[in-house]
Amino acid sequence: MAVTIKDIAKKTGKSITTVSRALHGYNDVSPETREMVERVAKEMGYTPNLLAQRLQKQRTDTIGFILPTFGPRFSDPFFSEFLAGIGSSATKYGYDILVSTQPPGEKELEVYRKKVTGRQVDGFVLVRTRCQDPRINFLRESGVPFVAFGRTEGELDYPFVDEDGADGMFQLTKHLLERGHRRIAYITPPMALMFARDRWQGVKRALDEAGVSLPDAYLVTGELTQRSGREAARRLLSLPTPPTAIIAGNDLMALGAMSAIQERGLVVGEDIAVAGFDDIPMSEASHPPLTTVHQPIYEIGQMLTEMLIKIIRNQPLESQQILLRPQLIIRQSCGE
Amino acid sequence: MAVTIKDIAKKTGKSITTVSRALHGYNDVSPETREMVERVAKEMGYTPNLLAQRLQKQRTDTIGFILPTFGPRFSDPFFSEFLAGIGSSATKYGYDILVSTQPPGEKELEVYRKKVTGRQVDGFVLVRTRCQDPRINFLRESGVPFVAFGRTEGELDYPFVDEDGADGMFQLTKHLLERGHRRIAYITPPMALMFARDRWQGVKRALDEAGVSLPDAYLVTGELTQRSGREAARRLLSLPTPPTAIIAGNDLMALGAMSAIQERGLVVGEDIAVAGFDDIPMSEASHPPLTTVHQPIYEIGQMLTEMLIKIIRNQPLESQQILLRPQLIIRQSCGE
DNA sequence: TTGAAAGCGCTAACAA
DNA sequence: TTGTTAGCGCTTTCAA
Repeated sequence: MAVTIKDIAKKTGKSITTVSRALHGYNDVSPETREMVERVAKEMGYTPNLLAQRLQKQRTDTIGFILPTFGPRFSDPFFSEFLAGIGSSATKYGYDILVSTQPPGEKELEVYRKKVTGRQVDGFVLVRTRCQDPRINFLRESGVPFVAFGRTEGELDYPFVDEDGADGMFQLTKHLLERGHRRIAYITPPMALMFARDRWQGVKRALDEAGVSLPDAYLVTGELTQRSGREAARRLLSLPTPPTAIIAGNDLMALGAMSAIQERGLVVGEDIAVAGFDDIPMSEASHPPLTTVHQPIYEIGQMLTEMLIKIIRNQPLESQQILLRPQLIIRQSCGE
Repeated sequence: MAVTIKDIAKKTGKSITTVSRALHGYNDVSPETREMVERVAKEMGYTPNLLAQRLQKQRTDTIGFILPTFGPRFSDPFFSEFLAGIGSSATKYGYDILVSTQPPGEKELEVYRKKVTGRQVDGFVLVRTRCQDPRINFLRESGVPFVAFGRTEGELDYPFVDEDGADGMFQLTKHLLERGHRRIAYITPPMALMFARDRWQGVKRALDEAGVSLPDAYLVTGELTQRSGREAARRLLSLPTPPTAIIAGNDLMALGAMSAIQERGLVVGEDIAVAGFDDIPMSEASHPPLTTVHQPIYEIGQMLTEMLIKIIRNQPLESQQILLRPQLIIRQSCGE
């Protein structure tokens, strides 16, 4: 079936060793031999058996990426874009991506462990870091190369890329305050997620500095989906004193909040302001377009992958921790 | 570093073979030996080297999935859900997923070829089939197991799952006709995609049967994104005689169309009807909620993966071609 | 410049 | 019930 180096050796009358060397451009092969080997290899349609190569070389040229799926309707535009970013850099450097799906929980670490000890991957890209993230502790202790999108609580002695969510939310909240809002509500992602806590800090700081308080009822939790954003907003709108502005911890929830507002016959941007975080493509096309904080997902995927590959290859890293400055995107959902 | 079967052999004083057999539950190992081997393996934290196992067994237990990325801002909720579906079944049967990103074009087949001859995958899941799809011809000829989400033109002698887009669009269009619409426009995905042609057939047939014509200007092409849907709708709305209803070939474009309508100050569902196809979660949360055709992406991912695994394992397939009956989801975007 | 041989970690046919 | 041996396809050391 598949052509092996042995077949080429037989055909050319050379040894397996010589063929291998010729194919890899070693310079201790005569030009004629090399030319012949290369020609025959091409003729026979030879492609190296990567499994064998990797077993021998003791590396896999593969990056692991484990999708934290939260259920069947796992429809988050974030991930396809992020994956596209990883893919672009991985391809560039000749790496493959091994994807698994595994919800956070008991069996999660086991999946990571198996991929490593089973020699399936050289390292991991982590996403959705939690404040206390067992994955990071585990990988750090095992000495497996990894990079994370997002930070954790405690010591930050590992490579990551993150956007400064606190700063982003600070800017955003300030923007709302400047527009005169005082009754500002916040729909937060689950606080176990580090970026949730981070963004909340930003909201909080801006409010504190302005001397504006946020009543308990104005802080609600959503599950990052549009549906949960809508439900959260419904609760907020049903309050005796509803907010005049709603900030959501991500765009998907903000869009959900917008629909909750609209189903009440209110006008987003006039009767009530809405803002999000992420700047997913949808946010530009929503009605009204959503004021949000930009996050370059694709580029972050690329950066992380390049960092990881450098770590795997023991190449020096210019900076092993990158904190991106967020950019506020003002559209119409908080008024003209 | 990593514990091998050899280490266990040394420790237990048994041969490598015996260890291997004990670990795999062969019944020609004495209970005491087995017990001891298992205990030691556990103590030492043994995990089999999958690379070696696979090289030996001549299969990879890995499914290939190549994302047809169309650019950096590749943010399609379809793919994360589909991937979650593949992942769920793959995990269930002990398979891994190898993901690459590769835009359609020249180098595409080469990527598929390399994964196969490089012994990296046992088979592929294809998505976004084109009318003339070189991938299918290639895989069919090479005898590589594969399954496709979607069909192609010409002979359908390969395993696929698809939803009957023609029927779905027929139902949807009829729904609009029944509501009295006669000026119906259609935003189609690029016609090179098979599902685009399929859906268009459905629209066409419903219109023909009703004796309603669709002027050339009412048929515009979008790129499946929200942005392109918005642009397409803008063009439609600028026509001397704009349509009273706009059908989009997918939900993302329909949502884009809604925002184009709203930016003109028109009310979707009253002034103009909009409908889509896919029933992505967002469609339920849009304002107004979008009338569309449901497509069970997650389940389709699961079905395809299970089919593929059966093919790989030479197990019989109940049905190797599955055409799902679409379900019309009536919401408010076409009126109350 | 070339080839023989060992070995990556594992499985399995065969022999004992 | 156990061990010896060969081999999956490849790279690389060593010797010629």
